Amino acid sequence: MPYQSSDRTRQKKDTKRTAMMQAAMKVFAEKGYYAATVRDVVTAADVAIGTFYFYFPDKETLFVYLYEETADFLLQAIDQGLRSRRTLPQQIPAGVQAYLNIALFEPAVVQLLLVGGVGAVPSLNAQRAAFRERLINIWQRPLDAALDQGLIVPQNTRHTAEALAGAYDEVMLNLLAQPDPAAEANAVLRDLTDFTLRAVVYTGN
Amino acid sequence: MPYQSSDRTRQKKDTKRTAMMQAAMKVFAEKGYYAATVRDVVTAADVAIGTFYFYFPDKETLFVYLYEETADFLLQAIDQGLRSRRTLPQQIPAGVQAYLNIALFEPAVVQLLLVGGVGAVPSLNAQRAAFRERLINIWQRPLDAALDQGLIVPQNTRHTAEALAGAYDEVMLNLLAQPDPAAEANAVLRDLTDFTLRAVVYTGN
Amino acid sequence: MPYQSSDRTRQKKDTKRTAMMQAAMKVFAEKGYYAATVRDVVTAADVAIGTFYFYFPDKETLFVYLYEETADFLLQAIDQGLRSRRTLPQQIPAGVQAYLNIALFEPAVVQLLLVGGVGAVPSLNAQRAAFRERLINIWQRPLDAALDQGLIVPQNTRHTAEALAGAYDEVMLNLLAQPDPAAEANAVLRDLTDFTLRAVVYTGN
Amino acid sequence: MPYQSSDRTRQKKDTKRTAMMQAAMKVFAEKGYYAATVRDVVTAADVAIGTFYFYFPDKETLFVYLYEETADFLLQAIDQGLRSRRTLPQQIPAGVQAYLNIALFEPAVVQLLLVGGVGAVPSLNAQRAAFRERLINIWQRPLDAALDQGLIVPQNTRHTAEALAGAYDEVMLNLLAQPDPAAEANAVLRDLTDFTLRAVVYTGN
DNA sequence: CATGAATGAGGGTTCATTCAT
DNA sequence: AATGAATGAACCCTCATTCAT
Repeated sequence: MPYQSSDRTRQKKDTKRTAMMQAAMKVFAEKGYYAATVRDVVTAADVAIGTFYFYFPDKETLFVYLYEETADFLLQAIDQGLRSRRTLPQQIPAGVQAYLNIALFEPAVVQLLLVGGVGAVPSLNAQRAAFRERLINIWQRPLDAALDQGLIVPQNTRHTAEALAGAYDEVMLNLLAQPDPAAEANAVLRDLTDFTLRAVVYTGN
Repeated sequence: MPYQSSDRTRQKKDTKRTAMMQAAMKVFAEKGYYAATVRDVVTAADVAIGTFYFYFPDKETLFVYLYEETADFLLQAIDQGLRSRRTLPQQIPAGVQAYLNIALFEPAVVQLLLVGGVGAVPSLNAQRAAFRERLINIWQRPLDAALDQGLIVPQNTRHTAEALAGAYDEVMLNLLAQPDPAAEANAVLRDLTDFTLRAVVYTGN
Repeated sequence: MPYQSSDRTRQKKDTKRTAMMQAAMKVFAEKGYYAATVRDVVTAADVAIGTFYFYFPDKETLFVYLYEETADFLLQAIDQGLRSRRTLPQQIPAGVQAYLNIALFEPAVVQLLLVGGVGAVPSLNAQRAAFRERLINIWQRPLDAALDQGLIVPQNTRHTAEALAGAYDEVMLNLLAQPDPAAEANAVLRDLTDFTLRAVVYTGN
Repeated sequence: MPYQSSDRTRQKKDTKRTAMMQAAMKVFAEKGYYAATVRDVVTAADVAIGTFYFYFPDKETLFVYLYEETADFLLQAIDQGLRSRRTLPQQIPAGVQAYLNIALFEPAVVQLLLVGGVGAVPSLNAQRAAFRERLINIWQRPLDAALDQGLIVPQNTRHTAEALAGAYDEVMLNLLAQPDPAAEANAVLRDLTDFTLRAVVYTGN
């Protein structure tokens, strides 16, 4: 039969595609959308420039896709953390821990989402807004639940969620700027949890 | 506008310089550093492109300078707000109000600082880091004072300040995304104040 | 289609080769040499791109070969038409009819030769010149014969042949631009024949 | 006053613009739209590549504009030739002479129109079709006039005009392919005139 | 001081061609 | 024979920057 049966070939193709996306991820996270060139990406992936265009239609599409995928990844991780617990005092640290884990082990994810793609392509701005919105909604859900049960003080949970989302992001960014982020992760986890529970005034047990 | 009120640039004869900086401010805030071209700036300022290079050495330097000045402006406004009051329950709303005023009346300032210049020029990254640091410090100072007086619960005020800085930024950005930001300013002021005071657990009077 | 009827290419097993030449014919006629890509050709022929380079050394060679073969096809058809009759008043309509038939049933042939490959590849320019020369010669031969027999007015038959060749081409192109070329074919045949016989001033019976 | 008064500057700019268009004309005529690169043009004009884009929006626009302008030039010259005389036997040589003059002294004009821009950009195809149509119409007008006066044999003047337009083009192209076109211009003029008058069968005295 | 014509490095993208499978 | 992933030269175009006027 001519050529490899599509199975192994497909697999190899996917491997390379993934490798290129990781390279692109890294480059975009480091330099941001504009400063990163396609040539940077292919150099990092150690392929020719034509290869890039064999796998992706263009720079913008790849970036948007990468951003979307990355956002999904982060959002899902946090959401799962939150959903794995039942009460706010447990949910908050679980969610923050999930966020922390990604910040520590996949810092590019956080960098890409928070600083990599700003002030850029229109199609990205929408993407970015959608990410912020989803992030806020994720943090808001447990608040609403707690509020329903009268476990936290009456408040505009939307505003609270916005504030928390911004708070966590900023702290993560500061953590990543530290020489040894991992060393301070526990302190951050504790402080953010306390901060949050105080801010919403959890009145349970 | 920040640079207008700056002594350095207010000398008459610098009309063109001022016009270009105002234009640059607007353009950079709208499009971000990369998408904004020098031609955009001079067109908006209604001068020739050569004039730009008479007043500024290059695009990057202008941006960094603009960023710095804008940061000073915002930081000083918030700082003044905070210093105009003596107790935390009064300081917080004063600081937030100052921030809010700028967000409402000079949205470009906020946009430039928070989203306009990210992801690139090395010299800017340092600038940006410095701005974040100063912002955090400004919010931290009253916290430390209150902590010293035993008016708030023991806490890592650095982390709290980071969280608050991020929280305020995010809420401001969300406010600016509203159709009529001014209409919601009061609610934001109240919610952010309450959020903050709860978060630090102010135990005074 | 020209290459189908060619002995050289009719061997069985060359199905793919034939398919690619047909596809190339169509694509080149539609888009011209430059705008047509090798990928267009292989896509139309439903083969892989590597297959193209198994059968043809490169794009240019294929085009030149196609052009040559197509030219042979058209030239031979017209020539046969002309040779099938003995007197000019019969030869002209026979030749024009042959040309017309091709224009109607294989418009790609005409398009390829007249507009498909102009303005470039050096090797093609020579090819194209050769085609024009042969076309002119074909139209000139019956004129020379008639002149020898004193059946037409004394004239520079070379110039007349050039003029006729150009005249026929232009009329064919205009015909193909019509919504229903076939409907007007008879009128064209009659008008071109009359035009020609008047132009050479046939003085026979 | 700052900078030159726009007068001389404008003039110089126009000069350069014209020089670049001539260079472009030459390059496009020689290589055709696709094979000609913007770099070819700027090299021929001895300017930097950025200069090209200072004067023209892009390659395609320049080409279309050049084609249009060139078509106008040729068409007008022929039309004026035809209109400068009253009777067909004088009009035809006048029109052909005008065409001949351009072919001899501005061969690039003829090459650009007849072979330079084929099989190309969609926007050009329309342009080209318009040119052919206008050319045919120009040749048709005197025929219609003569027909009205019964000076030529009844005929479909549209077809005749198409044929003549094609005939002249082909003869011009062949003339330009000669080593010394000017030497044969008179013969061409005479032969084309005779050819035409015979073809329409002019029956005036 | 001011102008804007001129420059050219560099970016995104295309596409003919090669070659391991 | 046949495939299609991989290559990279070359294209069009943008834009920060310079400099003669």
